[in-house]
Amino acid sequence: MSIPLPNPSNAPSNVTSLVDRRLLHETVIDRLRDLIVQGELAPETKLNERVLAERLGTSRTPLREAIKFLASEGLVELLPNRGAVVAPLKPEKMKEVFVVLGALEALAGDLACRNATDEDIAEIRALHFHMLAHHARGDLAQYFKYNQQIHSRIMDCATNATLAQSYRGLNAHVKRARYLANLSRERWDKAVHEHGEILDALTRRDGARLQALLRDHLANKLVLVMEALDKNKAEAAR
Amino acid sequence: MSIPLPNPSNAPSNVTSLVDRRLLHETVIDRLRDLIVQGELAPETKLNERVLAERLGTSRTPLREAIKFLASEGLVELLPNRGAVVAPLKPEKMKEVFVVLGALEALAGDLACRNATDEDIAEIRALHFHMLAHHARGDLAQYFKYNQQIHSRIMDCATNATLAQSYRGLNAHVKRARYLANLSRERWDKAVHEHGEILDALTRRDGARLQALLRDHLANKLVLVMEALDKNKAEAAR
DNA sequence: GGCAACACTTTTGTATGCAAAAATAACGAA
DNA sequence: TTCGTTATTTTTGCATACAAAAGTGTTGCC
Repeated sequence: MSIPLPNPSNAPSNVTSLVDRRLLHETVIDRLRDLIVQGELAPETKLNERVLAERLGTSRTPLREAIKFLASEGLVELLPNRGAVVAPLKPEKMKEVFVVLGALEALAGDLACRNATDEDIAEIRALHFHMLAHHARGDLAQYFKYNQQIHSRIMDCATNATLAQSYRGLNAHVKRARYLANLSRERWDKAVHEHGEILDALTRRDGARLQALLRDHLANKLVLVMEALDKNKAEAAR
Repeated sequence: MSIPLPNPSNAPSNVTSLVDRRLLHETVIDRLRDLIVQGELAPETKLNERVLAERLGTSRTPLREAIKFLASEGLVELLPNRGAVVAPLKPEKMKEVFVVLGALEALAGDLACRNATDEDIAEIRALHFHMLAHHARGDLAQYFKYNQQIHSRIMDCATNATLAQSYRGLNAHVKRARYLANLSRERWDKAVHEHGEILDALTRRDGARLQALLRDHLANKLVLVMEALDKNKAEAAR
């Protein structure tokens, strides 16, 4: 079955999609968010509408809608009559985000201890071991991936979509700092050890303990990010 | 459903601005958010772009941008190819929001106990007595106003803008349910009593206690909202 | 050189136009 | 009637056009 592409004539030479059921501005939202979170659009980059629209293969209208959406998420900042920029990565802001994220993860942990099924926990344990494997191998990228998945799963086990959405929004900020964090082996080992304790607490369904662990885990991560930001700043000044 | 509007003609008749530094789509965001939070645009109302744009005295473009922004806040829902509706007030969603709000307010309370100045607390005490006055007089609207202000102030004392923003976003949902909550005198008295305890804990800077109180306070409010929603639903079914 | 005033370019903000999708109305058959 | 089918209208989604603002460069003056 062939679906007629909506862009027969005036498509600006893009390779949009084969079966495009999605709305353009929604794909633009996701694409733009990725560019920002992955760091391809660095903090404080000015978002030139004409250039970006061309790069994403659309017109300015859906792009602007996407920018407004992401502005509400806090990933971009709107400058009246001067467009928009990728939200800066200020240390002060990072601290704030981590504090809130800590409360949200702690809540998720507590809820997860009550609501998770044994199968849920088994799956998280499986992810944990995958993560250990990549840690042993020294594969940081894969480690991060499974690390994120574990935290996401705990969040899912809380079965609170509102909580999950708030978490994702704030977590997007933090993810942007990830690529510049240069994890020492020592710190890395420590983080992995903490994950072991987290898994234990979840298995025992010890909500209070899990809350405390997740908060500490995040606090340690904040330290890493702050160091990285400082180093980054120092290099920029140099 | 006709709402009085200063600009019934579609001509952009410049009543808009004395000194109009603000951007149109930003005013539209605020205006639309108000309409939704105040309940003038009821939950699940379809947002017809042409009609709404005319009503707000603009074209569809800034309106659509505003809708995207509010969609990210969760106040409107986007239906692909079918526009947008005011986010429904589902009991399930309400429960979720209250749980997250509880965690955020608890965090704010804890931080406020550490960061508030004595003057901050004195101001909150003043607001508290204003609130008592309106309670004594039975003026629900003014009571609500000061109630909100107190909670806002506590949030401000936490001095965490990220936390405050997350709070405001979720609180907007709750505010929508406010107008249908029919507070019995008994419940009302109870809420006021809780506020007294909240003020006490803050004054003593007892963070742990304040956290617990705020959580309970919200839990009680949830009960009210749920009853109101049920009653509302029952009436709708009738 | 510095720098203010002006013209010119670029970019943003908003309105409008147009095609695809959805909603609705009109019609006819079981 | 009550469906299902098809024509018509409405509405949405995207592109584009145009005006206002911001940005840039140039000139002339000190």
